[in-house]
Order: sequence, then C-alpha cells, then structure tokens
Amino acid sequence: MGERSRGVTISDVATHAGVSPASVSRVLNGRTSVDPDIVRKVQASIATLGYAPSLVARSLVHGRNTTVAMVVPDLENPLFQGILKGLSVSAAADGYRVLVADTAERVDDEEAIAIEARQRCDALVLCAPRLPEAKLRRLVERVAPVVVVNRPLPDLDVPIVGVDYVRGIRDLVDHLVGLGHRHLAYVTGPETSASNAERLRGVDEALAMHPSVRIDCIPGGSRPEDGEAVAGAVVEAHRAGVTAVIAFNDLVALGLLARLRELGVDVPGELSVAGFDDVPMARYATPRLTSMSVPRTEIGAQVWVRLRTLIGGGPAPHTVLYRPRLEARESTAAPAGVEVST
Amino acid sequence: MGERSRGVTISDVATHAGVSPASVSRVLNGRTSVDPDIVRKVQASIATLGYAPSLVARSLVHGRNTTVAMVVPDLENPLFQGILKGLSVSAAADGYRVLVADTAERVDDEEAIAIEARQRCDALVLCAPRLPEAKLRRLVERVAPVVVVNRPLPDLDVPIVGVDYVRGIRDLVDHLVGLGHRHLAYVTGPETSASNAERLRGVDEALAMHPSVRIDCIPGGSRPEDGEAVAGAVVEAHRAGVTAVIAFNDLVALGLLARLRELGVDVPGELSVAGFDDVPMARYATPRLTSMSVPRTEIGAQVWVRLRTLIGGGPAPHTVLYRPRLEARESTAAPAGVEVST
DNA sequence: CGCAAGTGAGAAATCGGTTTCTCGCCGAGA
DNA sequence: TCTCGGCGAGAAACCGATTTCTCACTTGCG
Repeated sequence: MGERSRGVTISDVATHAGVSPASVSRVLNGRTSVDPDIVRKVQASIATLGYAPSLVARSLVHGRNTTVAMVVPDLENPLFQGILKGLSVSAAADGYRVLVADTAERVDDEEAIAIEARQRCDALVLCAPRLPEAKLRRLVERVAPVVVVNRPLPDLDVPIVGVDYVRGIRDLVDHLVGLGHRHLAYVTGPETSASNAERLRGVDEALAMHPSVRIDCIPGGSRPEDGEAVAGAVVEAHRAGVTAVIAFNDLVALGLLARLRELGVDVPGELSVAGFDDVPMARYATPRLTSMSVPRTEIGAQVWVRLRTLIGGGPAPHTVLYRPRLEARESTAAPAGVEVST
Repeated sequence: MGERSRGVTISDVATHAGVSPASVSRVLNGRTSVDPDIVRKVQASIATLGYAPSLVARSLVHGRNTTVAMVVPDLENPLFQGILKGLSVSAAADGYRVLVADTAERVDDEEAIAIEARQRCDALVLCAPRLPEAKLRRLVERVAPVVVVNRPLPDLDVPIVGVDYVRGIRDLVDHLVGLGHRHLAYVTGPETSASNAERLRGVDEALAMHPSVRIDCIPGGSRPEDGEAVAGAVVEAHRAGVTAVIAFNDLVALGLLARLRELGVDVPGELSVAGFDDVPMARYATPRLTSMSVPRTEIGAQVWVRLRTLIGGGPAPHTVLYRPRLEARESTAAPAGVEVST
C-alpha cells in the first residue's frame, strides 16, 4: 500500500543486502542486537530500494492497527469538530490515527456504520445523541473497546466523557435569575436528542430551586435555521412576559439573534438570549453571545486517554463529566426596569 | 481486530461447518458457485460463532485498504471541515473511510505526517496551503495517488480541486465597485498562504480592470482574533478614505465586524465589509455578511471522484476550479453619499 | 583442553484471509 | 462403453511482515 515503487518488500531488501528477511526485521525494530555490519548493509539496501514496511502486514501480525474510529452524527457540528480535533491531536502523539465515520444523522444506519468502522480499527469513539438507549447499550457491548461521548449509561462499565448539561442549564438559569429574570423560555433541541433530555432535567431542577421562576418550553431544533424559525414564537413569548431565552445551543441562539434583530427586538435591552456550547463564533456575535462553555478539544483529549487505557488492556477508566463554565457576555442583562443589585 | 470474541477465524468456521477455509471464503465473497448445502452450513456456522472476517487480512491480500487519508493544517477551519464532510460522505458511499491527519499548522511536520498517513491508506488528499511549492511537488510524487486541494501546481499531472480565488476576488471587487466604492482595502491572510497569494493576484487583476480604483493592503491573518486586531488599522484606513474592506476570509471578517461595532463604526453605513468562503455563520452575522460562497462539501465530493479514479488505475482526472459565487448580504452597500444607479 | 552457556543469524511458522492449483466426479458425445 | 470437458471442493501457495525455533559458532570457566 504505502510503497511507491509498486511493492518493494522486506524480502527484496533481504536479498539485496544478502541477509535473511528476519535480520532485516530485526534491524528495523531493533529488538535484539545485530551485527553492525549487517545493520549497515541493510540500511544501505533500504535506502537504495526506497523500502517502507507494509503497515498492513504489521497490523496482521500484531493484531492492531494503531487506528481508532470516531462515529459522529454530523461533522458540521462545531462540538464534534472540536472533539475530533482534540482526539486526533492527542492520538497522533501516541502514533495513532483517527478515522471518521459521519452517519449523516441517519440513526438507522448508525449501528451498522459503527460496527463497520470498528472492524477497521482498534477501538471506537461513539457520539450518538439520537440512538435509543437500548440499541446503544447493545451496540456498546459489540464494539468494545469503546468510549461514549455525551450519553449517560448507568450500570454499564463503559467509560463516558461528557458534559454536565443538567448542571450547565442550572448554572445558566442561576445567572439569568441573578440578573433579575423571573420568566424564562427554553428553546428545545431535537426531541430524540439525549443532551436535550439532560437540559430539560436541568430546567426542572432549576425550577425546583427557584419556586418563583417560570420557564416555558418552545420547540426548536439544533441549527441556526431552527433559531430563525422560532423567532416568531419567541417574540410572542416575550409579549407574554418572558424576559430571557435559553437556546438549545449556540447555533440556534445565533440564528435567533439574527432574526430578532430583523424583527426589531433589542437584545439584551428587551430580551436576554443565551446559548450553550460556546462555539467559536459566539463571542463574535452581535451582541456577543452569553453561553455555557464546554471544553471541546479537552473532551477529545480525555476521550483519547481513556481509549488508550482500554486498548492497553487496562481497567475501564472512570467516567468524567465536564461542568460547563458560564461565559457571560453582552446578550444577557438585567430585564428592563430592574436595578441590578450587588 | 474487529472480532469481539477474541478471534474467531475463517478456519474456525470451516472446522465448525466441516468444510475447507477456501469454501468459507467462497461463500463469503460469492465469486464462484458453491453447493447450496455448503452455503447453508457455512452461514449457520458464521451465525453461531459470530464470525466477522478480518479486514486487515483482506487488505493484505488485496493490497488495498478501502481507506484514504486527508491531511489538513487545522481541523477547526470551516473550509476544511466542509471538505472533510463531503469527502467522507462520498467515499462512504463507495465503501471507503477517511482517516484524518491534522498537522496543527506545523509546516515542518507536514511532509512526514503526509507520508505516514499515506502508508496506512490507498490514497491521499493533501491540503497544504503553507507548504513551500518545491517541497509540495516532491511530496506529491512520493504519495501518489493523491489529490491536492487549493494549490495550483502547473505542469504536474496531479488532479487538483480548488477555488478560483483570483476570480473570486475580482468578482467581489466588481460588486463593491458596482456599489460605488472607489477606495478599498484588502486585509491580507497569512503571508505564506498560497490562497492569500491567489487573492492578491485577484486584487492586482481587479486594479488593472478598474484604473480609477485604489486598493490598500492591510496585514491581517486568518482567524477572528486577527480580524479584531486589525480593526484599528481599518478605522484609520476608513479615515483616509477607504469605504469598503475585503477580509481574507469570513472568520477575519466576523472578528472585524464585532470590533467595528464596538468602535462605533456603522457597517455598511460608513464602511462596507465583505468576507470570503461563506462559512455557515456568515449569514447570521450582524449585519449579515456579504461573502464569496465556495461549495465546501461539493469540493470534498469532487475530490473523492478524482481519488476514486486514481485508485482504480484510471488516468489522472482533470483539475477543476470552482468559481466562488457572490452572496451579497447586508454588510456591503453603496458608500455614503452615493446614489445607487441601476 | 573440554564442555556448558551465550549469541546471533537463517529457516520456518504464524497472523487471517484469498486465489490458484489439482484432482475427483459427473454428464455428454462418439 | 470409453473419453473428454466442465464443475466444484479441498490442498497449498501467497500477501508481507514478525517471531519462534534451531543450530552453528563463540566465549568462558573449570
């Protein structure tokens, strides 16, 4: 595969150097000591013939690829991009490469794609926010070693790296309530999304902690278009008393922000808007978008740490949840007519 | 690798079914006709044992991986993300997977990374906007089959898929001149970037076509931070008479836009701003950003078409350049005091 | 000086499949 | 009835490395 000269093999090198293939292999891997004379001859032959060992053949012998796969629903999602980046860079430091498998949001193909991808690699990273939990559990067992991203899977010893959306939403609500808001709205994500369910739990918990606060739900989505589409409903909610809106994620928030401006709604003067994920563009929005920051590349790095342990035969590493950090920017402020008390 | 049961091989299946490994292989691949009885027995055994053939072993025999690699300087760049998406989806349709190799902008490692990535795969996609041309030419020969993205390489029969930045800039200048602007500024990209060089050629050609127009260059960069950083210089240029700014890309333009707003500059009232690439967020900026749209995923798809031809041993496919399409939005308008004539 | 231990290099087995080779068996035509 | 062609299945070679096995040759110590 990797050889440009259409196939110079280890035997070719051996013949050319007048030694056995085994010796060439020894020189290459330096496991045992070999006669300096042979080393020199072999190295010369390698250089002359332009030999590069076949990684496939090596993989066959060693039973591993030094490759891992990452299955994602949509490569265009900034969250997964960040994770991929972090994973790919960390893995590279250990000589591993990452293969991507975009399921194009087709939940039905997800299982097959994951299995196929797994066959090519030593391990798998699974980002499957939409896959029903039962299916996911079955799948996870089949494709071990595997690390799951952003899905709680109680009672399964699969390492998970995720974001504490529940806590994140609570913190975000706290921020808004602290500013003086009492009537909020949450623009929901895709119904089947696991992380949307988490966020809804966050909303519930926040309500429990702030009995005087009300949070309405507005059906939304996960992309900027959804944010634009929901702007009308948001304006209505605003008329009904809502003073702050939390969007499922930043993409939705950014779409919403753009449309609100066109509708003449002043953010944050009339209405506060917050997103989630802190995508790179959030801080360049108008107004700069308040968001909950999640360490995308750090998550990717942590995924790699766990994957590496599993590949090495180590015990299942612990699950880890990152608590999002509030990035308070311009899009959230005290509601009209409320003095900020400090 | 892919087998969960720690290695059930084709021989195990053969033994269990009471036939030869060769027959199992025949059943699996269906090349020649086999006794229906054997087929049934083999399939039963496969199901019972939960057998899955080793793709590595297959690769060794066939001499190919059904995997291609894509080398990118930075996975966080929306352009490369789009290309990766398009490539990955198209390749998947033909049973190929894509391996990513992020060089983290380290030009010096690019060559080694590319070669290593190539060894694992059947072919390579090279995105190397900063690699010096001489090095790139050498590299391209070593890693064939390869498709190059966004780099002109005259007199080398390597298929290239790219964007016609020269033409794009010319069209963008035309747009601004058409609006009435006569004094523009171009915020440059990274000095070593090949596509920045192309854009500069576009600037030159535009100047040649519009003798009365003046275009100043302002050293910039490729990220939003660079756009913010350059805002001061842009304001100065504005004072000196510049009425429209073209940024190296959308990221820079968006950063610039955010900072200009803070500086109290009205866009497009006082100053028009345009970007390049039409990243997803461009249309949600404030004001919605005028940009030159490049078909990111389509480029990825075209890369795959060419790669597939090369892998199949076909003749080097033709190079293709996409002409960016103007997406005129709110961030560009006629300069103050100029009536738009139509 | 002789024998055991140590060293290093080639031969051969192995990884897990595919593909070619070979041969037995069948039916058809002479 | 004999032979030739065709077909199908097992045996064996092969893909390109690594690793174990084997053995000749040193070396060291008694």
